[in-house]
Amino acid sequence: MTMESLANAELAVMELLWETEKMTARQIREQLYPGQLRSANGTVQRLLQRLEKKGFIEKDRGLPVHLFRAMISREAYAGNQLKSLAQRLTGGSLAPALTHLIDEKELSRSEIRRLRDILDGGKG
Amino acid sequence: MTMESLANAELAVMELLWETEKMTARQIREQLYPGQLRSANGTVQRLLQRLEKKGFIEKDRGLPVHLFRAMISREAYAGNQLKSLAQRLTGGSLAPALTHLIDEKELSRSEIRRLRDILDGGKG
DNA sequence: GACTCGTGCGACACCATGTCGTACATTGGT
DNA sequence: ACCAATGTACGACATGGTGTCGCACGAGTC
Repeated sequence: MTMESLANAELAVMELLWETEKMTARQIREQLYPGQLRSANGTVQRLLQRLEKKGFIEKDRGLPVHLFRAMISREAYAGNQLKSLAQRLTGGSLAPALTHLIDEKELSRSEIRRLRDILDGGKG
Repeated sequence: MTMESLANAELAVMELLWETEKMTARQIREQLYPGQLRSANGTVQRLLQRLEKKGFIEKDRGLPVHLFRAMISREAYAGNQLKSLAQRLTGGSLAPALTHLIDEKELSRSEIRRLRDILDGGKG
């Protein structure tokens, strides 16, 4: 039920895969560790391996050089984390936290409007 | 700007302080580790010490037996975590995650209504 | 066959966390 | 004044996640 979380370096990899759909380990390495070839190679492979074990990415082994793609969208991950947070802190509801943010004026007017539009649209 | 996070055992302590305002280390120990006296004592002191260093609680040293109280409300912490999450994952806005949750019907009708009421109220 | 590139993974250092033990201070009872 | 009990402060440790690196192996190319 509970999804794993993404560590910083892992998130960096996911960011790339959320942008590019399918990437080789090499492309990822070039983005995250430009310059270094030697060491960064193992690092990226390790990260990809852990991400696959956590279920966040999938590896296409069809070709000798593997292709990676995200198994979960950024929005789905963010939504899941949001729910986890609410679960952990405020009985499963986002209401208390949201109320606080509004009372303390920590949400911009545009953000409030945006959220309201979403809620008005979602469901009748 | 960025607030520290609460580990599990630390959160358990905060839960108590969010319920009771002022507590001694002993009261906290009795709640979290009923039975054990010996070892749990040091554990609780350590947790309290770390929470104080992180700025989550305050210690009243007026009396020989110290009194602890939360420096931040549950709602404020939850709100902060919410914002951190949005910052980290979706450019600072909660909209993408919220949209996803609604599209996937992961929010109950009552929760949606509740959130909408909050947003309609908090308005300028 | 030697070189290059990629994969797979063992190994490591680092840090947060949860736990325990203990030294020391303070208090209350007699 | 002394002792037992209680509390504080903190060193120490095991554990687990994370980020990193190196190396062995396999497949392809010249």
